[in-house]
Amino acid sequence: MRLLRYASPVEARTKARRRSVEKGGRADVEPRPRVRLEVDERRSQLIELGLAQFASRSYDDVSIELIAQQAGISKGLLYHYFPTKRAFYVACIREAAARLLARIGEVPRDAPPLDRLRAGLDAYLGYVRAHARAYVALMRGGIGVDPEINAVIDETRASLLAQLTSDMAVALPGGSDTVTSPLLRVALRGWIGLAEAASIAWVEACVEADTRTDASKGRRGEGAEAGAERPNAPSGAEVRELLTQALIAIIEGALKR
Amino acid sequence: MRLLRYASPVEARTKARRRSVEKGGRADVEPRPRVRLEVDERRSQLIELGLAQFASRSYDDVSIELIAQQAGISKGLLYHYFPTKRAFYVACIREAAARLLARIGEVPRDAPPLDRLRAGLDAYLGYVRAHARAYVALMRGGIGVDPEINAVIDETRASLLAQLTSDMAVALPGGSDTVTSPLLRVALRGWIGLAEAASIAWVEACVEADTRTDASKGRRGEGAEAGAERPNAPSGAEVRELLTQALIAIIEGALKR
DNA sequence: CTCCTTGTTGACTCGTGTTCAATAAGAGTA
DNA sequence: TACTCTTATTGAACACGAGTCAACAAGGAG
Repeated sequence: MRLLRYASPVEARTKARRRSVEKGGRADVEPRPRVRLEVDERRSQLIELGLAQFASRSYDDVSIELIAQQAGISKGLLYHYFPTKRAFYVACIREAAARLLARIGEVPRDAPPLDRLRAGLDAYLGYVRAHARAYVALMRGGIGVDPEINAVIDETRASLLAQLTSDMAVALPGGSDTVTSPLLRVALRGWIGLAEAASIAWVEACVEADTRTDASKGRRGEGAEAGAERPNAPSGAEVRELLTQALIAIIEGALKR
Repeated sequence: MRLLRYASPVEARTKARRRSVEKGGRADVEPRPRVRLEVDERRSQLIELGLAQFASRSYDDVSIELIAQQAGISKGLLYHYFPTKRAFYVACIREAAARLLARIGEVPRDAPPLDRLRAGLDAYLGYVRAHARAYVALMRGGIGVDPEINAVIDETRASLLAQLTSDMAVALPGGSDTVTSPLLRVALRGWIGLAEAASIAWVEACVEADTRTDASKGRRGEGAEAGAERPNAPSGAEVRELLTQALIAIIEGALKR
């Protein structure tokens, strides 16, 4: 944080007076009207813009100036809302995580564990399919060794794991209602890594298959179903079953030790 | 690339002459002797420093000035070796990836697939245990959504997968010598994500267990064995078996479809 | 209409990434 | 040893993006 040395109040007023005089002499320079928004509204606008930019370019390529221009505001206003560029990035990442978790949170909670897992995975895969870039930016974006960002991503993974696999360990032979085995903990953490990597690989396969299909049969538009069969990409149901069976195998393997 | 406007050659020579005169008048200002290294040597030095810094702080916190100071050189020299800060980062990331892959590449290739997998996983886990910070920095990315960095990391993952799982698909019932099933491709990509997440979780558990053991029994030093038993962390062999069984289950599951 | 709160501005500072003319280390040759 | 040539190295200058803050004005309340 630098300490800027600005003009003293007397000097500043003198300058302001000079500026008024100069402006008075130029009828062609029209000051742009200030548009005042509610705090919530402006903050949301900025975060939307941030989400879009951070999902498609590197952190350094997203400048404060760019965001301010897109929002039609001054840079100073962005700093009114977020103390630093990094804080702005953290806020955007938190928002992306919240949206993903909200989507999974819509899954009904009163079904048996295995049904809940399947429904959760369907929701998860649907979200990833629909918001691939944001998801990849969230889970794989990072800005290096940054404790706060890493904490957000780790918490997101932990929440995802908890929501998707709640009660799964109980439902299997030898399971219990708390995860006490260190190996099982490692196994579950590994499984969420599996889910992440597989979902990204799946979406990439879907995009590639779409591109190929579009090239050979002409444009079909954005309405293609997320779970539709493609010759070169698995269906969402197939991936979901893969992840489901993998989880069962992994938990059983860890409980045997 | 910006076009800098520097003094014309005439002006520059005049300035240089002025500087010589002023220096002549100051016997206390000794110019620092230049230390000239071989290109390979200097480049290696810089990359070592970069690896250390990028493994412990965010990309933005690692400044060109800092690296230059640590190397005892000028900033300009760093630019002689790497065109931009980002290029320097890419070079460091590539080096980290090469070292990880070299470690796995030391595993003998003439054993059966399952033995090779186990040996490869042992080497992998040993490397992660010994170079946790560098490994995490490599796999978790550092400058947001950047195609080149992402390509390096994805290629690393692909190479890791290929080396660890070579011929595994063949060795199982229904397998073949080329991976043609899109679902199997997604499954294998998922498995490497599992390996990654589990290894990181494992190392974190080891570090935590070490801290706890140190606090209760006093310092044991850095010589603790990577695979040694700890009450609150799995052994390396346990994690390796977990990953091995998971791979078998995942491949079999994918081959059934 | 006046007053007050606070969202907003734009000129400015400064730190970091980058550039480049000049310099000198070191090898090769006579 | 002296000279020449190549190229690693320097440090001052520059560009630009992150960040600052005094001043301003939109909008609501009384």
